[in-house]
Amino acid sequence: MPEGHTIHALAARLERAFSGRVVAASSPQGRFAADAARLDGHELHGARAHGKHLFVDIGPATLHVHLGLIGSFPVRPAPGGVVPAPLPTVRLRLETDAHYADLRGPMTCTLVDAEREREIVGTLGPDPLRKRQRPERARQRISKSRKGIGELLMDQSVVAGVGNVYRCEVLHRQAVDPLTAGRDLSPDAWTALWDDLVLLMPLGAAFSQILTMPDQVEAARRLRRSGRARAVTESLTGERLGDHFERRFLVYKRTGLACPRCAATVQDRTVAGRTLYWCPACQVRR
DNA sequence: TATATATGGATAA
DNA sequence: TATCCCTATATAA
Repeated sequence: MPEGHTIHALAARLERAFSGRVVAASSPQGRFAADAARLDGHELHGARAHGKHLFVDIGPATLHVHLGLIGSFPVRPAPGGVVPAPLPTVRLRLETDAHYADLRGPMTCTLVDAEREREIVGTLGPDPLRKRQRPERARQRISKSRKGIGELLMDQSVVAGVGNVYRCEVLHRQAVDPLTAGRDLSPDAWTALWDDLVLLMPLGAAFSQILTMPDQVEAARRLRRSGRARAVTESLTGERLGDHFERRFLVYKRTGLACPRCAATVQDRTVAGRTLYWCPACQVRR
């Protein structure tokens, strides 16, 4: 389930559970055993996300994780130090007497130095979930491209952290035709897309759920502003606690159903190797 | 039991 | 564009 919001929420959860603490590290699955041994028994200093990349400082090393399409890294409480035996697929388990976190199915899990981290971050476009970003840099890239905006939004060197759901949904929210060539997209349309991502993605991180339906976005914003939002956490068994919303989208996975704005039929088509969903009637060149 | 699919991305061709 | 990697889950057979 990982788009950028998932990774930013994960970094925050890792910090809350482990920052300033000595962690035990192991690799039940075995493929990360030698590196896990280097982390084992060291203090975790911090964690940060850049787009879909996660970096965790443990002792003298930095752990670099990319969850890919199917990875997960749940952080759970371990009251009294009681933790379940890891599934055999767990690449890396981090553990204290209060929490444990199991990394499964990552696309990338390696130790990196500061130089390599800078290299990786250097390949990424602006990230709507980070402060002091320069969306203008993305607009420059987009304005020179003949590729469609639906394809460009999936390019992490253009914008970092957007995945297939946010791409489909933000294009629908801003009524932009995904097939519009980057060079034909107006600066105003790009600004609207960026600003919407800056609104939506932090809500996704806060509620551990992609929220794009206008009523849900409004409700989530009110909850946050009121300060009464209950953070989403997982129990020992993985049960989801805290505020969450019914799973609903504007166009994502809604092929053949009515567009919620104009009632035309939602279409799909493969763009950038993934299934793009959009309304061919009300999403237009802007 | 087998197959398809998934909120990703690298690499081969 | 096709293939591969990584894992879990839903659906088909």
